Amino acid sequence: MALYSTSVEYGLHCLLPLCSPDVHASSQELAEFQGVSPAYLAKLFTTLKRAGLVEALEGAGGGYRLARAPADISVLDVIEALEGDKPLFQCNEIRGNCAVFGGKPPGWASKGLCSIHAVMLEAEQQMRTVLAGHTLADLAARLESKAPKAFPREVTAWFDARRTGRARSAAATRRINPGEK
Amino acid sequence: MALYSTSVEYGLHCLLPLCSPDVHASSQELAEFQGVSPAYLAKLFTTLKRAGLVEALEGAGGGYRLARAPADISVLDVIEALEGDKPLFQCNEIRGNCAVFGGKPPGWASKGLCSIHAVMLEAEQQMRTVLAGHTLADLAARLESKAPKAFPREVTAWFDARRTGRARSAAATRRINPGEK
DNA sequence: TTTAACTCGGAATATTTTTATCCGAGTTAA
DNA sequence: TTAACTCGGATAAAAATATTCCGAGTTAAA
Repeated sequence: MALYSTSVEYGLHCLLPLCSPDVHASSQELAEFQGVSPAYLAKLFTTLKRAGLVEALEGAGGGYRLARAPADISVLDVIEALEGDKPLFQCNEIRGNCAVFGGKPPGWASKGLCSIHAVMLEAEQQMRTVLAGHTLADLAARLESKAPKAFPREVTAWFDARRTGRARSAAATRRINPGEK
Repeated sequence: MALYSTSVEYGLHCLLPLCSPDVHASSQELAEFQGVSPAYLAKLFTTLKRAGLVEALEGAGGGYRLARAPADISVLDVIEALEGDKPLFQCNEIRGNCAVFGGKPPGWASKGLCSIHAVMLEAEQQMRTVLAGHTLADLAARLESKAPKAFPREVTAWFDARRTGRARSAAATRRINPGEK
């Protein structure tokens, strides 16, 4: 459907709320905030942690926070963490298979870069330059400049309510129906 | 494994021999020449034909030839024909899901382009510019400049031998073992 | 101090996409 | 007229992706 899978979209969107200083949130909270599958996002954050982009705080009230400053995490970093540094094109050295060589390609045939591969590498380089040139801080700033002044406060309020709301309803459940799983 | 599948690699390599003027070859021949799966390549050429890049000559001794001059077929044309004009990134407008909107995103949230999408489009544009800037004629010329002077003749000879060889062995088979399929 | 819920983490599953294969319909050259 | 060779689409295996689920450990609260 697209060259980059939805993991990238989910990951980038859900990293944005973590760009405010001293913010941490669980993958569950982030998924609800952005309206994506919580179980899937949990898996993605596992990957992001392994790649060193986020740090995990365990236990109740824990969650994830950025491992580096938002200005030090590029869009390309996130993509490579989630998709695994895929090249645009993989060259299988087909040029050496040419039937006129009879299984033993001469030196000139495998010398240097395959012409097709070279074009692809050039295109990939251009693409990566753009992706490496934008950081999470840029994205967060652009979002904030679009939104009304009150928006950041509303976001903070949502996360706060989400946490206390859970605690409250959990307590209620416990009171009413102690054995329920 | 890579963003562009092997179809692109197969397709580009197998279109190169068709760049010489007045050349046509069957998908079977091209596959043998480049050492790739014949049945799969046949399917790819069906796609290339539907996209208008090649023309088919049916019947015995038929095959494919380029529908346009090699200088008028860009690498991007081939990619889009085989991969179907996939965007680098598909935006599912996740920004509108944000929980603080409660299902009804305000105007500012969906106005203009999603910031993440914008970065991706910029990267894609750079990539496409490079891919659109190289044509089959360029690739063929670069290959020819690398190869010894005799190479084009050897290629022609291989295709000729391949055809007469087939006819000969088919005739021999017919003489020796008439009922064999 | 005890409890209980909440967190991450990885294993297991379902679905889609890619890759590869096969055989039939039609055409051409002999 | 024949017979082989061509394309073309329908079919099948393999891989990658998207999604879900449950267990181990930690933390905050009771």
